[in-house]
Amino acid sequence: MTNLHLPKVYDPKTVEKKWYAHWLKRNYFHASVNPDKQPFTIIIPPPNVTGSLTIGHVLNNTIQDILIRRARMRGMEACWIPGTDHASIATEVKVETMLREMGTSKHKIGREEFLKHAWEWKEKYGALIIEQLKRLGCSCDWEREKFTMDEGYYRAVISAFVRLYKKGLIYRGVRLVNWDPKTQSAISDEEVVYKEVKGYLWYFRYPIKGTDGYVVVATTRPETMLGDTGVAVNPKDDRYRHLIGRTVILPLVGRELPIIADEYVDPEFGTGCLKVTPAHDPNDFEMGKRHDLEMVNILNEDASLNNNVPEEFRGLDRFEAREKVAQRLQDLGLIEKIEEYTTKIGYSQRGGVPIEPYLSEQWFMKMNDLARPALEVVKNGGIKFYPEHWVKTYEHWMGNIRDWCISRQLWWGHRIPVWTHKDNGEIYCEVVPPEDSGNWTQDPDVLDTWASSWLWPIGVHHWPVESEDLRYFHPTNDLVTGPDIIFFWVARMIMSSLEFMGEIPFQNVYFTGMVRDLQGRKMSKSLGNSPDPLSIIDKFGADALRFGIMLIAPQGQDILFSEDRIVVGRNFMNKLWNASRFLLLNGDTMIPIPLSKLDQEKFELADLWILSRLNRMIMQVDKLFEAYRFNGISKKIYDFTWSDFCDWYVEVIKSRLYGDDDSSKQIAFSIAIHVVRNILKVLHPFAPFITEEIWQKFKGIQIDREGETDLVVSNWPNVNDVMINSDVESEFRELQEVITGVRTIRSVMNVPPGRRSDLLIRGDDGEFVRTHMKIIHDLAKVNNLSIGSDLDKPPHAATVVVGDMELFIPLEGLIDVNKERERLAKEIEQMEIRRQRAAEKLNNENFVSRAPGQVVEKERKRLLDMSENLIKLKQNFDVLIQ
RNA sequence: GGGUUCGUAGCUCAGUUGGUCAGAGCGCUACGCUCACAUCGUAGAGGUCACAGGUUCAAGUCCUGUCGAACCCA
Repeated sequence: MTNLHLPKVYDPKTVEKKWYAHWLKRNYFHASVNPDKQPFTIIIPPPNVTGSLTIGHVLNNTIQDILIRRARMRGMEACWIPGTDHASIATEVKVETMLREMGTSKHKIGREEFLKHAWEWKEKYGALIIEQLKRLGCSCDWEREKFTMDEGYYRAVISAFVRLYKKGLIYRGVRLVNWDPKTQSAISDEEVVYKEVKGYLWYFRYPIKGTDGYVVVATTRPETMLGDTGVAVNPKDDRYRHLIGRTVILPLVGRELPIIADEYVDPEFGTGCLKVTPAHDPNDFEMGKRHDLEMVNILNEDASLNNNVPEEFRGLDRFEAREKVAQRLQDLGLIEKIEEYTTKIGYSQRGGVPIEPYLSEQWFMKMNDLARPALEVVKNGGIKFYPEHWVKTYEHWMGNIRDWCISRQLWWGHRIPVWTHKDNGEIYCEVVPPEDSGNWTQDPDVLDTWASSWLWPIGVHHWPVESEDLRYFHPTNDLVTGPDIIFFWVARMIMSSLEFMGEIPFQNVYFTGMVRDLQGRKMSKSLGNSPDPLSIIDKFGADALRFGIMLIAPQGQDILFSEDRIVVGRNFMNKLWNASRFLLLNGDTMIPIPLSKLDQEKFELADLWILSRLNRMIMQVDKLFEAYRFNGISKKIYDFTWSDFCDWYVEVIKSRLYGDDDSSKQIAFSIAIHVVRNILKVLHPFAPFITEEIWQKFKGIQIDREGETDLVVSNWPNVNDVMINSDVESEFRELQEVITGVRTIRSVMNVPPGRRSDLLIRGDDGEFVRTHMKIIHDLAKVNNLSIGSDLDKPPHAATVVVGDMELFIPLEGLIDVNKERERLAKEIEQMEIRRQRAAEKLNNENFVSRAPGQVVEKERKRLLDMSENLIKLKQNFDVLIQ
């Protein structure tokens, strides 16, 4: 039966391809409405069509796949809906760049032609990341793949707009918005990223009308002075109180500016005297409204200066204008001083240039009414966040929410469904365009990307079309995403599902950490510290990457990623592979028997122990799943497999497998297979490929009907409570300590590995030792083993104390008395400290009287054990001195 | 300025309701190709749990403050 034998080293390449194709062929990932089953749904955070797979995606999608695969194994109708996002502004920037390289531009080719290019782009790059997700092993329902500009989805977005417009929650207005001069579009507050920039604080003198005096104002942006329409001071500021109501003459422009009093002004900042530019600063805008100041817009859409400034500045870029204004004021002797100054500047997330607060007419969504229930549902636990602390961030944002600017001066996206009548200016807002479309002009703008993706949980089912799918799969169960889009996306989805469905969109939100490099820097293309997941998959395998990243991703914190750290994952896969390989080598001569059909009377301690450990592990894994502690789960599986199973159980049963007791052999082998199969099950969501491969190999030595199914659709293991046995575990622990004790002595004393040593055990529990003599003999490399309650310690022997037992290892001619003395002394010292601490506790009247009886009892037992242990150690130490 | 998170072995992190909680992996040291695995095995060294107070019979664990790091919002 050589076909059962596995190669010595696991080779992921062919295996991964094979099983993914098989799963797809069997249609395992497809879900459909099934009233007999409980649905379990996840919607993928749709990657941008501009993107390719990043480590962040690996983390995020691995977690989703883990959740969905486990749900599938637990018998739920598991549906993971994939898709991509049109990413309006990001894609438009990319396509524009492409056009520029082609020697043209979007304005040259026009809207229609531009959109053709954009769609081509989408077709080309949108498919890429989907393929990459498949390489990672994601078990999405590919039949349900969606795109945010698919016809049905587009309609959902437009329908939402129309409904909110009719409800009065969407309005048009002239406001100061964040203007991105690069893309020449408005963006939302959330799309502005603040960076610290070194600059200057300029102090300008503004002459006071009718006097020789002047006031000094400080600014970081000299060019904005051309749009000043006032000067403000704090009404409580004694230095300036007499100036309130006076007028200054704006240099270079000649405009007369009133000096106003406003609480907003911080007397401590600069001179305490503030120039007010209502059309180019949000705070000044508010102040301007309060005091009815003129709004002078000095910028064109590309942030060059417009005709509202003196001629010499017109057409200048904002930064050129800054230089020139400063220079001219310098010439006029109107600069008091210039200080170096570090300030935070808002940049456009996509355009990458400093944004301008800019007056323009845009569409806004009123957020207060939408936010209220969305805040409530998280506060009262209707939706749970993991880690929980994100609730606070969410609450803070929701509590201070401002209206959302949803219009973008872009072409790629969902065009705003509002038409204006050419003759009478009538407004028409419907999903269907007006019949006499020739008489109407449609708003040229498109919607913010997030004003489409906020509908994702219902849009994928083409809401508002009523469908069984929508009813069955919404609300979804878990959402897995990064905390960086908690406002952009998570919060808004909650609002939209509540608004349109009257339901929450998901029950649990798991926020991953951010992936960083070993120095803690963000992954970025410009830094070149962003590894390509596909090359890692090529090198180590998808399972190794998935499992490895889950292992190193701490709960609720950022992930310091490096390729080296994935090696652990690969090594683990190899370990599992080889343990399985070892068992399959024995499959030549044996057929495993299901646990229930084995004669449990004949189970040995090790058998009971590994079954106890196995069930305990599964129980803990289930518990950790409830808390979304993925690194804890992977660690549990890792430790159990490597330490308990491979290091101990497999080693222990080797002698039985090679021995002549057929019954014992059969039991050990069957249990080992049972354990591995359960490891494969709990590991499958983390490492789907290798587990399926090994599972399939075991079909050759099939033990029950369940073995006939593919692992991906097998059932998640149930915990068998009865098998969890603490007594068995502590007994086995004692055995481990005996073995480790002997090994330590041999190692410390440099006993050559080939040479067996004798072992004498003094203690009352001869039965225990005799029962496990064979194991001790094999694992501790012991030759002759003697047991007795009144054994004499041999003259040249090292000592270990385990429980009630004293172990003597005669090392005639080998023992280094000094070394052993040193070792024992240290042992004694440490034990003494611990004993001391326990004794002190128990001497404390308060401890004995106030601590729970159980705790006190436990401490007493500890003290007793340690004291006895200590006596033995000391005796042996004394003997050694002679 | 407001908020959140974090500071445990050289590195990365566990340590969930206070009571063997001082741990794991990597790295390091020594020995070893023992018939699954050198992507391995066996053993070992390493920490006043950032600092200072407090609560408690008992504190990495709870509270306060200090210092340091990161992120979010203004």
